[in-house]
Amino acid sequence: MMQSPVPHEPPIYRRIADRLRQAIKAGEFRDGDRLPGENALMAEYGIARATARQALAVLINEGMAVPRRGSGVYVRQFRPIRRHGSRRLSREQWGTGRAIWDGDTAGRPYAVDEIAVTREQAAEDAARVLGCEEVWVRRRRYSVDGRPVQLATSHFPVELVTGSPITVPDPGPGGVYARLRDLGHAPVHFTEEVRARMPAPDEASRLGLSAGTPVIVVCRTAYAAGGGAVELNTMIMDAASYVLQYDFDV
Amino acid sequence: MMQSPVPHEPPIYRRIADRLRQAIKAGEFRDGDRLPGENALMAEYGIARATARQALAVLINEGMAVPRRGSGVYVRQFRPIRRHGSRRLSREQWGTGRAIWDGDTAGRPYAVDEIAVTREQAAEDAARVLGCEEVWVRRRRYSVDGRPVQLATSHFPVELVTGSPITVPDPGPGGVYARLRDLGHAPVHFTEEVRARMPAPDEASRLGLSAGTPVIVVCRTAYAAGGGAVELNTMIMDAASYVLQYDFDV
DNA sequence: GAGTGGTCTAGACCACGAA
DNA sequence: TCGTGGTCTAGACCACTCC
Repeated sequence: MMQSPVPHEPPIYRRIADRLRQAIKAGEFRDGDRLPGENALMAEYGIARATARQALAVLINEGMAVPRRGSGVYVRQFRPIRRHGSRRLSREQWGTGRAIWDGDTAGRPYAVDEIAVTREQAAEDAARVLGCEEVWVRRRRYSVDGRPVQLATSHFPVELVTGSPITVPDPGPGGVYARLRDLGHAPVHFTEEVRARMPAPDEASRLGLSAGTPVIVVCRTAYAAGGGAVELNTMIMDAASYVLQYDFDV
Repeated sequence: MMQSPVPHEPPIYRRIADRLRQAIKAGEFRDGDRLPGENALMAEYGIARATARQALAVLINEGMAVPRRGSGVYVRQFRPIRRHGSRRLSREQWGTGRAIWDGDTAGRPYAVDEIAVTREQAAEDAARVLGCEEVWVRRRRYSVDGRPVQLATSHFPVELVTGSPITVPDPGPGGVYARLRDLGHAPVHFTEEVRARMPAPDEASRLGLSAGTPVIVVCRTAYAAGGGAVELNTMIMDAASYVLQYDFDV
């Protein structure tokens, strides 16, 4: 029946959300703490269920809170991984049998699963960048501390890599870049495009993302000495789990 | 009264959202097209108002659709700006009287407003990076095609820049980097940290962001030849309006 | 003025988690 | 078992946009 009493003020659910957000920032609720639930808000403010839900939905969609069914709504916790752009792709890393990924996690244990290697018709953008009709595609998922954090999809021109270890699940020490070097197509230049957006439903489920979590999309192209593109790698990362770092001189 | 008929299927609102999403991807709705509204969904699926709203809220929170009050829900349009990381900060740009920003917009007109220059106590992180207690802070907002796309906040150590044009709204040709060079503290190295998250309410309103739009946060530190940090610049960008590009060699 | 999305109420049943 | 969040109905009034 009643609307917000004064027309030009924010609606009730906004004011409640603002209060909770402020309380979180002020430290009244710490990372992982349980927030007042729907019932608590209904009682405290004398509002309907849907309105209390709406207030909590604001924080959830902002990524500040995470709902846990049957338990409550909790303040979100962050533990970003630092991923070095320019530094991590230096030749020392993949030249000496280390996988690139090692450099990202700063010692934290990681896991790779959902590995799939297939030969496919190249999508339009991949065909344009790599300059070929058909590609080998390597898909996999990375997890840190038992939590999935990244989906990666690499494309390679068939003419370059067919018959090499790049076309099998485990490419051996040093990863695919070491194999490209073995084939005489060592990458010497990289371009990375960085975007951010909300995840598609399948991405959200594969990464275990709750509402209010964007993904960072990094699209990396690796070029060999001749100037040709030898790999196109699209990475979809849980934005709450990553900090990307790029260093460069003038 | 009725719930979703089969327990393990997705709820009604999800299925409707999925259908709409698929229709958008299939091209049945193009950028800027109007989607079926709440009333249309209620009639088509025989559902309550709140359920139709919930279905549309999914797409809105995914950033695929934008609600327009009194009008309808529309498919979102993207027009990203390409921002070059390593290339754009080359000395030619800011050494010759051009503002850095020119390189970003690829010829599209841009505007700067909400400029404020103040002297402040440094926040903890700024103090640590810049190694000083007090800082000059330059805040401003950038717009392209009449739409705000970026909020920027630069910090400078007081000892370095007090009395220079950096402490007034218009620092002159070449921008603050040209003035730092004039002062003998030309930046020679940059570090950029890139994150993504959902915007805080004030950021959303200053950037005019609708729900479902994340922001990209770039935190750039500029270092002079001696190795000291001379600027700390935090940029908050509408993620739907930007593609960041970084180039680097092995 | 008709139609749109925005907010709100007052109920209901469900699946799930913890005790 | 009980409280939690998840889904849904059937109404209501409002501000806004478009015609």
